[in-house]
Amino acid sequence: MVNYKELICDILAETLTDMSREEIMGMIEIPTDEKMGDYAFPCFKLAKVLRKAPPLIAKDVAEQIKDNEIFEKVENVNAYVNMYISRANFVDGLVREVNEAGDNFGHSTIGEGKKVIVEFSSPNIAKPFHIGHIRSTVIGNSLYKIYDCLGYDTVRINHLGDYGTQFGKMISAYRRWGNREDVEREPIKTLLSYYTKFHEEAEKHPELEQEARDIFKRLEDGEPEEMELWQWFRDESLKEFTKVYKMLDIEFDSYAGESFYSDKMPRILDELNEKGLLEESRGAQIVDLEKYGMTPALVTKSDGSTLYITRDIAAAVYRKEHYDFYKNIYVVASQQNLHFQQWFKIVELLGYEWAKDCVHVPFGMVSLKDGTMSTRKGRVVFLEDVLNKAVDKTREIIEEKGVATENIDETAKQVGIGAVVFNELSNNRIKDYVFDWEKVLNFEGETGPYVQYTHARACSVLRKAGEEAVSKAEKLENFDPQVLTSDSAYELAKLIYKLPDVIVEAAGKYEPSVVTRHIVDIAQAFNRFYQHERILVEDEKELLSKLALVIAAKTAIKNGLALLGMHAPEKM
RNA sequence: GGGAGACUAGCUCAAUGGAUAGAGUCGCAGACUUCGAAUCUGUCGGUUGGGGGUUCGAAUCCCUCGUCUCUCACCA
Repeated sequence: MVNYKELICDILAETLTDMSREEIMGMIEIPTDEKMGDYAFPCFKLAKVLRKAPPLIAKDVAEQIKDNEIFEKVENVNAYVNMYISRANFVDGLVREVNEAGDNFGHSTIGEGKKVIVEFSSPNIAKPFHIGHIRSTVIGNSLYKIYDCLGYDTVRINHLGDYGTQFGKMISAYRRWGNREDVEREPIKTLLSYYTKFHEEAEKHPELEQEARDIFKRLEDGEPEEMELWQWFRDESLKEFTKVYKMLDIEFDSYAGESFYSDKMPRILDELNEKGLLEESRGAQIVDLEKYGMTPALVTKSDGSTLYITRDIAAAVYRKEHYDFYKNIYVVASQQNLHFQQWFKIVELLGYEWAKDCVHVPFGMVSLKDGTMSTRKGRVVFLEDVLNKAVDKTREIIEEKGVATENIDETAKQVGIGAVVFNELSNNRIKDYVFDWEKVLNFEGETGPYVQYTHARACSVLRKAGEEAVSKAEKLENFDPQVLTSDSAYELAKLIYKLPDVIVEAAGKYEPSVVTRHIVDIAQAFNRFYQHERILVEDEKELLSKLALVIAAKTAIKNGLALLGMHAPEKM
């Protein structure tokens, strides 16, 4: 497929000899209104060099390039050169490209041979998977899909929160008030109740906190009794998490959590020591980062046990040596901005040049109407409940509509869970938001079900057209792009054309919502096309040409949804 | 108090320094005997938190003030 922007750049470069290709490329833009053309070139900046009024320059430029065959029309409006691409050629190229690429449309090889690690989800063991955890899980999974489709070699790591003082608390609580049968019957809920009780008691008896720290120290030292309990809690918790991951259709390449690095930390402490980065302060060991405008980083506690930051450094060093990553991405809440800045700086100070390849991808908080979510206070919305509710509602709608589907359960799952996932990926990551049942369960407008519905609608048209016609359309038999030059067909084609660039942009910004919004645009354009033009017409040339565009749209939507971790059912 | 981020239509959100700031939702008015109405069409809706500045041009860059969120030593 022709890269129109580059082509236009070449054409402009012939007339604008004073400017570099890069400069021209940076100035070519897509007008806000399609009535003003497909591409535009503002001439304000040329005024000084050419010593001429911008509108006059625009007029000259328009005059000089207007005869090029890729344009249907070139005109100047004030200081703008507005370029209208020849629609038939454009649509022809686009449809051929998409239909040939099929499921690979949007994919590329720009990442070939480069390894990208995405660390995401990373729930804390023995705590329920709540609506706050969905962000890292879903954003991370989508980033993995995006990098994967760009040809990068990807590794998904679930950095389980399976270590730390919290386990001291848990073990202490279990010994005081727990029993084995309850845990086995309902692990997470039971363990959580111990954890909650521990915090209640600790308020009255602060010495419990110290006891928890002591127990964690014993765990870190490998005392068998604590190790055994810890392992048991971990196994039970993982079983529960796996249930949720199955629902979301998410997998990991590694579950190496914090505990995995427990034996890799002494080395880091040694290195820090050798480089003279360690300082003792109030019995603890710190790295002073004042020079870099940050507060000191606590590396070991006064009892010698390690902290989160130490484990993250050890993990990064391990990952570099084990995977030799090109990029090491952490999808972790923005609450931890300082934490990441601190340890990225420490890794740099240790002399590791790859510190620059570590990326923190932060995201905003989820809160509830009555305040911040708090596991300790029991103020939570469980992710499993949200997913189940969405699936139930979807099933009701499907049954109500009576659209025949072979497998209602599976479709309800794909659409219901897809709705939650899509909702999660539709805004910029950094925004905080308040969880709202109504919003998650709304299936109209810019939602996942809307996009999936559009896909199903396209599939429905293709079914009605019949296998023979579809097969001909796929082979582009009797294909005539002139049929597809109406505004609605052309707008649809333009948006499909843009998808590959959008995917690259999403990867560069670590921002799946760019893809989400774009596939909404494609779906809207398809629905408009569908509304304005009859697809199943008598004339074979017209029919097959339109079917070819429908196939392209369907492919683009399906591939786009896949990047969000969503399915595209053919009936719903 | 220091640091970071957010602030755009009633609500939820878009907008590589460019043209008349766009969608969805809500409200109102329409379109199913026709390819799926989880759809489409129209309409209402704005001092882009306030104030300065830079620029031919600012929601976007700089300064300042305000509101909210997160964060700042033994949790993760």
